[in-house]
Amino acid sequence: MNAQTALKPAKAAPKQVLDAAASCFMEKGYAGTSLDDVARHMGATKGRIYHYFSSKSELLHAVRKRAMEINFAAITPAFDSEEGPVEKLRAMARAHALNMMREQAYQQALFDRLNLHITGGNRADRDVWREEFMSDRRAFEDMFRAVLAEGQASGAFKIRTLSYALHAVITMLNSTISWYRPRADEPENTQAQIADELVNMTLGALGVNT
Amino acid sequence: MNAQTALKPAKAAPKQVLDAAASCFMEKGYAGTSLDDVARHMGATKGRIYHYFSSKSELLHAVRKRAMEINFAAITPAFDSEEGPVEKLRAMARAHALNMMREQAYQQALFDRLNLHITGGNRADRDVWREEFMSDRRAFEDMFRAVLAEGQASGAFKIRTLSYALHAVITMLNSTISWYRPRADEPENTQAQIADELVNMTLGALGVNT
Amino acid sequence: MNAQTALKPAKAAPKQVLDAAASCFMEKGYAGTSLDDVARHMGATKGRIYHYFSSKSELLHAVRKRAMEINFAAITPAFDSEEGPVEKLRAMARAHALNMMREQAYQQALFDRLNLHITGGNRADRDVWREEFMSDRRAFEDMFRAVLAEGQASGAFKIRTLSYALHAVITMLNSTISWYRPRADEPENTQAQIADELVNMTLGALGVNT
Amino acid sequence: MNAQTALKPAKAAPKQVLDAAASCFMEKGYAGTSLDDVARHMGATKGRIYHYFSSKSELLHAVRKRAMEINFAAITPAFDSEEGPVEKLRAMARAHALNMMREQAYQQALFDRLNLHITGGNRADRDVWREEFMSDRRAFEDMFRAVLAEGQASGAFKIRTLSYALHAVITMLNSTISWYRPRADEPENTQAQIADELVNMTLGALGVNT
DNA sequence: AATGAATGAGGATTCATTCAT
DNA sequence: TATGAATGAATCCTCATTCAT
Repeated sequence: MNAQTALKPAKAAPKQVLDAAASCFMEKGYAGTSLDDVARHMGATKGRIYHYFSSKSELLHAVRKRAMEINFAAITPAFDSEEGPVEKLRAMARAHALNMMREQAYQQALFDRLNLHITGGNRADRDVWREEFMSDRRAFEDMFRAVLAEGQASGAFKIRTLSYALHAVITMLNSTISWYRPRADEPENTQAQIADELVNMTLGALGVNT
Repeated sequence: MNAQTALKPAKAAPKQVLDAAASCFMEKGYAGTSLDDVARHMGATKGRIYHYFSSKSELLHAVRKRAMEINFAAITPAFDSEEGPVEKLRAMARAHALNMMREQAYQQALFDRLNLHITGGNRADRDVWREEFMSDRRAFEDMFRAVLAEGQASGAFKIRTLSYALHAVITMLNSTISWYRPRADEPENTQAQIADELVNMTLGALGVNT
Repeated sequence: MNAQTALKPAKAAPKQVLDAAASCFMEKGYAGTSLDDVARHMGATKGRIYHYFSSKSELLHAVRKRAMEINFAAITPAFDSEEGPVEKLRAMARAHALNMMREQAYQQALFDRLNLHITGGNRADRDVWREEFMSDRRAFEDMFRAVLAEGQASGAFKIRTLSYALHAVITMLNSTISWYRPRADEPENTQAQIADELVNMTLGALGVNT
Repeated sequence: MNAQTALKPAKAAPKQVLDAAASCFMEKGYAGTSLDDVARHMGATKGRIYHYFSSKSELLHAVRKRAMEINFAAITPAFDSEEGPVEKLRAMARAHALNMMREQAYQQALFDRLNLHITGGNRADRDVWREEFMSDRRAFEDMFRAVLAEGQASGAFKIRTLSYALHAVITMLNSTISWYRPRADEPENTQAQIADELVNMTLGALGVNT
């Protein structure tokens, strides 16, 4: 109908469902969200959801897939830059930290007891979803892992066990999920400031003095 | 924390229920766990649960309460020591990190979308529980906050915004919840080693070179 | 039966729908078949069905109507012949038995808990359909009844209670519906042989030695 | 509580559910019956059903199992007798024909598009159920098959293809399912008379003149 | 003539909770 | 102290049907 619809005709309706789902999952968790909740959030009925997604699990899967896409999109530019490991990590970390604060709904779905909730659909679907998800996550982590490894090799980072450091870095950057919520009345640069401090602490954890 | 708790850490039967519940909540999340699951885990029926806890929410509340007790017990000795902020934080952090790996079941319950699941019981109960839980958590965080503040004042820690640093520290120490699972065949000192590295990175994040 | 039916046995599109419906009803029963199933069977969507039939019930009704037409067409030539009751019954029975094996899809719809499934549409429609169906069936049975009565009168058949014999004869001839399924690799005359044996047993049941 | 319950304590409640289910399945078919229907039939709620049967399919399976038990019980005495094939078949046939009229509810479930409705439960359950059912049915048919074979060998029966004759015999004896319904005002010996005539026709179909 | 989107009613299933024992 | 039976509300999902195009 409108320009937006015209530009992404195939995506408008499903995206509306995805957004509503992500939002509800954030508020109440996956298991605590009923499809009626999601439908109500859109001002529609369950039928609309089932028209696009054949089960609650598939909906979760789609939300997670999109969340991963968002995450990759956020850090890829920095990852592709020509910087050295310290500056590259700083840029990636900053982008990721900001991304976590901006796209909370999708990110929460990504971290909501993820391993467990894939119960619907048939066994084959579940396995495919899980595999796809694990593989995406591994690919994402590998981007950080590569930079950490490069900095470890060059002596820029002080890292004892790479995988522990990787987990620590990512956990720290993700941490806002559990304690930060955007507020209408906060200063404009709040998110930037939080991101900067998290990034500095992250680098500090790797032995980089700033 | 109080005398009663310390002296009678819960009779056998209720503790069996709590353990079973914590274990199930860890595996499937609170919302994904049915009371039948918990009962089956004990080799009993739901009646046993209802004999000691009057609702599912209350059970969750009890599991969380016990988790908090465990957490306080873990860091209190270090907190009460006479060390300076750096060594005191190191000791507390190490104790907490180890605690997170040893008591996963109870800790997972503590972090499972905590704010949301308190739906049963009457309004008054809910408010009491939430208040009690928030207050416990604040008290726990305050122990870390005090040490951070002391180190910030003395110049031992480089901290810009105290609350951000506090969140970062605790998140990092909690992080094993999401990625570490004890394995029968791992070297005996695995948990100690992980704890040590996490503590070092934590101190590094606060500008302490090690 | 009437000229219209004989001359325009249904246009192509509606017949395609009917065939698909009959096939699905055979496979999964009426209640177990969704209109999506039928549509998928045609490689189309539900709209096509609704274009020709205004409800699922009406579709069933149409399938049954066509099944009855097929049945009448099968036995009418033999019925109209000048033979005596034994030979006439033999010819009708053989034709009907063969017909049941050849047109299984439509025949199954006819015998699928027929009385029950007429739920859609308005009351008037339902009553009309039921009445029409019962009347068709009675007319069909009456053709057999007439021959049995003639043979009973002439002493050619040993029949105690006519209606019981009628039910027995028709049930026996219909029986292949429950146990016979055409197979690609069966000898060409399999159906003919089954029909012959069923007919002989039917006549035997009426006291005709063959 | 009462004597009946005391005598069959483990069975009373489940049997009530089974009877209600059989009755509903007869009236509306399996797919057309909702568990609410069954519950209402008992003056209870669905919970009662699920307390004893874990799915609708399992309920159907249980009804069928019981129906087969009834069928075996009906013909076994005659089968175990010392009679020759003609008299043995006559006795078995009579018992089975009467059984079909007396236990319509359970028998209908047995013949209601049986192959199709096993959709619930997991694949393993389904396969077990189907296998168990097919095996029971085969065992039941084999009892008739043995008598037919004996009579065929001795020349007492004129049978061309044994399996066709077997199907015909059983179909004929089952036929009352489709056309007979007990009525309060029918003469007392109606069922006996129908059974006798069906048996005579069955024997006639096998070339035995009576 | 046909499609895709959307709805709403109904149906299978789960589960916290109550109760008699 | 604990159990088994039963309930009813909630939840996932299906499907006949309508409608705009």
